[in-house]
Amino acid sequence: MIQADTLTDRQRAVLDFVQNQVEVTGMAPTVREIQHHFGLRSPNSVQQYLVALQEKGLIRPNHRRARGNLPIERASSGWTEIPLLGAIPAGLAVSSEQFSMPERMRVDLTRFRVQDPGTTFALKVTGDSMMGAHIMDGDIVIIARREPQVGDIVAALIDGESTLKRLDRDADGNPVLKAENPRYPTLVPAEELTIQGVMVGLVRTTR
Amino acid sequence: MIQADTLTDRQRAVLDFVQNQVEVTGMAPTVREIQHHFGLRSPNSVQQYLVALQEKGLIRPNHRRARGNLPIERASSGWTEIPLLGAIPAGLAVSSEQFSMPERMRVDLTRFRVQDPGTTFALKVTGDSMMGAHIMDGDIVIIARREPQVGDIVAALIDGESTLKRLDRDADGNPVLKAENPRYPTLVPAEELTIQGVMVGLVRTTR
DNA sequence: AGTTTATTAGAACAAATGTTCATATCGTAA
DNA sequence: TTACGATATGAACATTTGTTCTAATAAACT
Repeated sequence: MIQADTLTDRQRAVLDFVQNQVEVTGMAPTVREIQHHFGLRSPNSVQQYLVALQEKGLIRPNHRRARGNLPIERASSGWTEIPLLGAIPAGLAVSSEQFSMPERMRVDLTRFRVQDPGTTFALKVTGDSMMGAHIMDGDIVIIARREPQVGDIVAALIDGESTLKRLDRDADGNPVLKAENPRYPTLVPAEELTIQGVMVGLVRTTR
Repeated sequence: MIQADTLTDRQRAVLDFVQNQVEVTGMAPTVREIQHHFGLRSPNSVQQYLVALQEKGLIRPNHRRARGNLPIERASSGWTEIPLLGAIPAGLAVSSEQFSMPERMRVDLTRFRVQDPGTTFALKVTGDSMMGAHIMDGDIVIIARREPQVGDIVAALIDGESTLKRLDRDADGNPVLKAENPRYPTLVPAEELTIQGVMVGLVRTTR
């Protein structure tokens, strides 16, 4: 990916310091904080390391923002907070502003191969309609907004209520929603079928 | 811990925005960035929310530092890296040093109510012997070192090989290991029963 | 009625901060 | 030698940013 071997000792030292400060304080250091740490007498001495590290793609180019010298590694970290919903509100519109104040949970989205954290959310499963797919009551399902394929497990909006179903097609090729439990019927959407997202992962906590 | 219920809607909205910005950009927002996000026309409008949040211990008091309004929650984050094992090596001894160089995965251990990250590990499930407990092939199971109870799902060492089983007792009160799949036999340990840990959680990635 | 609290606004200041220009030293490569 | 890159200094500038003071409005509370 990035060959850090082309760094000079000094450049590496600066990068290490920046990374460490982010780790410890939660903030990237200012130019002058770096300056003082290395006992330099001009902020410009630091500036040159920063442009070098930026050119080598190790530090985020963040023009004129205070404490903007973040190591890129951090930028591409998979950690994200996503809303955790008991039940998806009708109408949806995952505008992130819409949700008044849902609980949030933290996940490593890279694990679930999700690229767009903004439209991803978690859904707490209630009921046993998906038991056949080994999804239990109380499980938390990670839902991503993407084009559903036949066979995907999807969060679908039916009669204003959101449920988890497997997307399938009937003999005529029309989309139907199958509950993975023989005690529940397969649903044929009467009018419209609103699919809110596709399941990409699951998190279970043993009680 | 912290009673966030004493927050006004507006204060909570500000806190949410700050937390979200930290999560997304890696930097806490400046006063004016918050100001513009909420469409306020004076930085002082924001300032009052910040002092309120600081007094309530929700934001780090960071006098006069640019982007110093970090949520305190960040300091005590529950993120941990634990080893992810394909199969637990015989003999075990979860000394964390023993494993040559296992893959690692990141989890929010607080979610699984684990207090000791050092002795916690993840185990990739192979086979369908626990299908009845809705644990599928490919699932990753979080295992904590704790005293197993009857009914717990445990990682057990049998004949030098590690498998996932449910701990149960037979008619005589002796511990037995039950596979949650009728096609697999219940195991009565001949000599000794080594239980490596108790399942506290599960993470599944949909392929 | 008076009082408090939450909210917003406007103006202004001082400090913090990123950036640029000119200059100098040292070691190495051409 | 000359040229160049890495390293360092000093001065200066333009924003950005945190902070403070004063003031106004609306809602809730006493």
